[in-house]
Amino acid sequence: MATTPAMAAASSSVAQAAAAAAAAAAMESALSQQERPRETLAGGGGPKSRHHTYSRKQKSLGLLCSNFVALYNRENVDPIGLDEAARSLGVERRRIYDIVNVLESIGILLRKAKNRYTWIGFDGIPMALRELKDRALREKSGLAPSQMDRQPAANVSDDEDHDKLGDPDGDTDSEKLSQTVDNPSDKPSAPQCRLRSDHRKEKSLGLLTQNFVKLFLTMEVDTISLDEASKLLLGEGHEETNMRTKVRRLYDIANVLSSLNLIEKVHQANTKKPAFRWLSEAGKPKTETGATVVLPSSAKTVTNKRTFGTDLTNTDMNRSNLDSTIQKKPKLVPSGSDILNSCKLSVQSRLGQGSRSGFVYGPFHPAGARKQVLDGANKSGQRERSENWESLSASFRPRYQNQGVFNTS
DNA sequence: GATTCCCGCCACTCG
DNA sequence: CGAGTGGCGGGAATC
Repeated sequence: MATTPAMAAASSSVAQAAAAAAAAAAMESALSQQERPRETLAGGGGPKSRHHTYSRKQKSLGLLCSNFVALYNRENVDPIGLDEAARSLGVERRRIYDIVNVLESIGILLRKAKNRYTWIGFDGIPMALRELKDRALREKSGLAPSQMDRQPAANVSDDEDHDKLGDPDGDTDSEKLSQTVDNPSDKPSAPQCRLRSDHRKEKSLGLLTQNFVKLFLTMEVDTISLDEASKLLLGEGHEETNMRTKVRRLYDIANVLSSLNLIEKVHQANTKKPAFRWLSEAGKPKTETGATVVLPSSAKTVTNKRTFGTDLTNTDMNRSNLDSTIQKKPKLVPSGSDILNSCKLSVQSRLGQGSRSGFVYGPFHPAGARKQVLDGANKSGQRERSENWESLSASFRPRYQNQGVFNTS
């Protein structure tokens, strides 16, 4: 009961809350594990009013992401073990995969080996984004077909639906990689870069994240609803089920990107539909660093209603029962290479390899791209944001002003 | 009633 | 073949 339910939300001390959360998470790591088996769900006794303990928000991916960042975003944290992370954050391993996958797709993390990730930090974002945009533009103009613009009613897109078992001799991936499976054409020695495992990869959260981001980077509109996004990414005609699934994933992604302040939920002026808007870039997590994002406390404006990094850790209590047995021993085996890696490597190397992770970009608004004074009013020049990182990575110096998130004692 | 999205089963992959 | 990964979609919490 140490964790008070929401409430912290919307508070001005978003920063500390998150920090505390992370700290708490780390501390009660063990606790959370056993705390779980609580009679969470409707047990049977009474109506359905026992939810005074279970809160969906406390377990959101966004929050988890915030905590994850708070936990690792510091000087040098080196290898991040999934088990360790899961334990520290008090969640199941499965959830860590979700976080890690999207973080990796935007350059914050780098997968080293099985169970092993390296923290790159927020300064890995600009580059990752630039690369993404390049690729996006490249495939948009000529070369890569990118069926993003035409939709032959049939299904030429992402999902291959039925060919699950019909696989002709195991070499099915010809042109089905509609969405371009990450692959920066610049690979001197790399024969065939895709394996049959591409199927899976095609639908991976990571790839989806990148494609989702590409949408923002290339498109002229600045807000996209998940619904539209899913259509664009999928190609028009579709089984409704496919769409639904896609959208579910997009929600997941949007939540973590939101927690990183890369995007923000808004409500489209005309249609009241909720949508997401790209914020400059390299946002900083909503965690500590009160210096940067100074939300006018109450000011919530019409934009997002959810705020991450506010509540405490997402630990314990499931809504159902079942406890996960998280206690496998990692093997730590050096893994082979993989296309994705090579890409990341380039990013990394370009970063100067070191990539001091302690940086936190300010709410920078290089060209007045974004001012976060009054959310409601701002919305002015964000049209040329597309070129931001360019200059940003070149001239913009990330101001380091992160006074020890919260120090682990 | 609609939207958001957590949970965890279980198919794939990889070592 | 077992362990690590992670797609996927049911269905509950929220809006």
